[in-house]
Order: sequence, then structure tokens, then C-alpha cells
Amino acid sequence: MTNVFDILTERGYIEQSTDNSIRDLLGNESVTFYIGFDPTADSLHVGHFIQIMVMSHMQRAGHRPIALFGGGTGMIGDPSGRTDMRKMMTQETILNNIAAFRKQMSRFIDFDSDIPNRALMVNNGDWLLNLNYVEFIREVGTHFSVNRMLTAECFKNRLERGLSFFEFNYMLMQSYDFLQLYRKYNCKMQLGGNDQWSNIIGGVELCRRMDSAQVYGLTFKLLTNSQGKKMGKTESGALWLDAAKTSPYDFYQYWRNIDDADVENCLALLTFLPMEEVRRLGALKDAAINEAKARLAYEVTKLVHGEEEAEKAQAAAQALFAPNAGLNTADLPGTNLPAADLAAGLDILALLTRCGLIKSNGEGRRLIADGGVYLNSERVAEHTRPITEADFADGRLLLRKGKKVYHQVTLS
RNA sequence: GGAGGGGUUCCCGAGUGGCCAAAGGGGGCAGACUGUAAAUCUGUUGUCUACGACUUCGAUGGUUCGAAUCCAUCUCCCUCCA
Repeated sequence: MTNVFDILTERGYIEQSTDNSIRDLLGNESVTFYIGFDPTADSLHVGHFIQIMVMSHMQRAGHRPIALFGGGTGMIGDPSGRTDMRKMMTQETILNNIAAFRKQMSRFIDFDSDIPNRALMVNNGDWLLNLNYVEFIREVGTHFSVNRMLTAECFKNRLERGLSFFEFNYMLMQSYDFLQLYRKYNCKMQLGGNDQWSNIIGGVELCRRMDSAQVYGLTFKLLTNSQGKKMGKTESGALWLDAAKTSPYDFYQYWRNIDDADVENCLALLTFLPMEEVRRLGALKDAAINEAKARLAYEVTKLVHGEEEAEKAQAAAQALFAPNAGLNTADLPGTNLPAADLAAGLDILALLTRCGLIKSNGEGRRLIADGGVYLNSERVAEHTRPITEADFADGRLLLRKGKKVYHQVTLS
């Protein structure tokens, strides 16, 4: 069997590691490892998904994953890579978010079957929330050098803008997590995005100092595009894994429209396609690379939302963008319009507003003046254009904003 | 607690009595080009019952014909000192 370390390397996940012997370790035994997830929202997003992919590769290779939820650290907020302090969250929000994470993650990682490396979910609130401050400082705090911490990359830009002691503490808590997991579950490895590097080293050193334990850390590339910007952001924020927050169609379209230069990387990181195929697709040039994008979009959507949703999203996209686009696009994001509202009189601006395509009438007027609104494939020329029953075919009407934003209105 | 510097439209950042709904950049949106790509170019980017009106420059009050700009109080942030 291939060593996962090689798989992860080949697919381009790995950024840096604490020790060269990690490959051997992963080849010789089933290793328990963890990845931490801070419950900052009520859904996972694409940034988390890449971590989940890694977990999944590891689990497939026989290692045991621990998904650590930051019920305790979430009360603080990781300052890494941030320019300002995170919003403080209440205990209630945190628990609520953790519950959502649990549910979503079960789709990707096996937490339930009888396999020996069944994954665990752990909440660090279990040991962090009731810590005694003085004891903690005496036992754990003594092992950290402020001098060294100050040189850590993750605090760099915060040193210029201001960093409270409250947040500075975060590293100790995360390091303490590693120690706890090592003690309770013989967890020997922490994985994380590269922004976690400093925190991970902290944990590795703490385990060595307190328990003379040899543990390891490995970090992954953050999902960035060829220009170094973080990927997975849309106009309305993150690209969520929750279908209610980012529809499968929008999710599919996000990947369908990425830069040529990013296709291969995304295929390798976000799908399980064999690397041969990934390289073949990534090597396609010009218009042909659209095949690769469609494949990427389909595969990722399938992983996240299931095969059925992926098929639907694909079908909807094809129907809309194919040369002879028909209107049988049942799977588009859409809005229901009661017939009575139509009868009461409705113009294009009101309709756009209802569908959430515009935020104000002013925006709508501008959009129409710019020629950016289409009704059943015809450009709308007047913002006063009334909507009538004649605009509906089979009780449906297709709105389009710009080139790619489609919205279906169904009469009910 | 003392001294100083700040809070401007989504973000950064100009503006220090009328010409300011507020320069410039970023971001967003749209148009052209194209491959549902990138780059580029163009337009646009407070709200409305829209050639006009209304609301906005940390908050509240005041001076003034007129304030983002002046004054007072409050509030938050930053730097230095204690």
C-alpha cells in the first residue's frame, strides 16, 4: 500500500513538517492525529473542506482522525493571521456551531462504523473551560518563552497593530490541547493549515517538555489561487458547505469558473481523482480546459452535496450555458411568486427585489441601464417594464443578471 | 491617572466653513472582448415617489444664512509616560 505521506505530497497538500521521520511513522503504524476546528460559524466552508480531505486521505490509509472542536479555544479566538480581534462569541453560539460542524463532517469522515480507526470528535471545552488559572500558568506557562513567542510569524502583524494578552494566550491553549489529546488518546500528530504552524510547534514542544513525548506536526497549504489570494470566497462571503447557505448550483458554479491556472491544484486537493487524470485535465489548454473545470465542479459538488445534487447542478448549468438553452431548468435557485401578487401588479424592479437580485431600486435601475438584466433571455430595456402572466411559460420565468446569475421565478 | 494623535461612505484613505453624496485607490456590480477563464478597456458603486428631495462623515447638543469641516460634552481606539 502506498504511504499516505507520498499521496499527500504528490497531491500537493503538504507545506511543512516538524520532523523528517513522519513518513516512516505513517508507513509503520496506525497513527492517531488531530485537526482543530474553531466553531466560528454555523457551517463549515471550503477552507475547512481541504482539512477534511486530508483527514479523509489519512483515514483511508488506516490512521485515526480526531476532529477537535474549539469549544474552549473558541471563547478566545485565534489571532493567527488576523489583523483584528475576532468577535467574542457566546457559549451558546459556540455549542450551536459545534453541533452544525459535527453533522456536516459526518458526511466525509467515518465516525460511526466498527473499523478500528473510526474517527473521534472531541471538544476542547471539556478540559479548557474549567482550568484553574494559577495551576495552568504554573504547569504549562512555565514552558513557554515569551521571547520566542514574540518572534512567531503568527503574531508578527499583530505586534504592529496591537495584541491583547487574552489572544496571546491562544497558543498556550492550543498547545495544551495537543498535550491532552496525547495523554488521552495517544494522539501523536497535529495537522493544520499553514497558518497554524506556530501553534503546532508550541504543542509539539509542550509534549516534549512535559511528557518527554515525541509528537509531530504537519501543515498544509492554504487554499489559495495562483495569485496568492485565498480561495473560497464569494461576493456574499465564504463558500459554505451548507446547502442552505450556498446552494449546490452556486457551489458548482464557483468551481466551474475558477482560473485556468488553478484547475490542476484544485483537482488534486479537492477531489479523489487519480493523479494521472488530474494531470491530464490540468494540462488541457485554452477552451479545452473547460472540460477540466466542469469535472472539477462536478466532483467537488458530488463530494459535498452528493451525487444527485451534483447531477442537478450540472444539468442546470448545461441547460443554461449550452447554445440552445431551453428553459427546463428546474434545479436553479429560484423564488416562488403567488399568482395573486402578479395580478396585483408587479414591475421588473419589484421582481428583482423579491428574488434578492438587487438590494435597492436604484441598483436595479442602474443595472438595467447598463444592460445587465435579462428576462427570458431578452435584455430588459426599461426599468418600468411590467411583469405579466404572458412572461411565464409553464408557470415559470427566467431572470438573468449579468452573464451568469440565473434565477427562476415560479408562479404558484 | 498624565501628555499627545485619531474615529470619513463596503475597505484603505483625502478633505479642515459654502464649488461635498464627499478626491484617489481597493473591492463589488455591469458592458465590450472571450472559453461560463484570466488579463485588458469602459461605465457604475447612499436612499427615494429621482432633472428634484431626503439621509450620511463616532454620539449628542451648540455657533452660523450655511458644518464632515468651528465650539462643548460624551464615547471608542492608538502612541508615549505613570
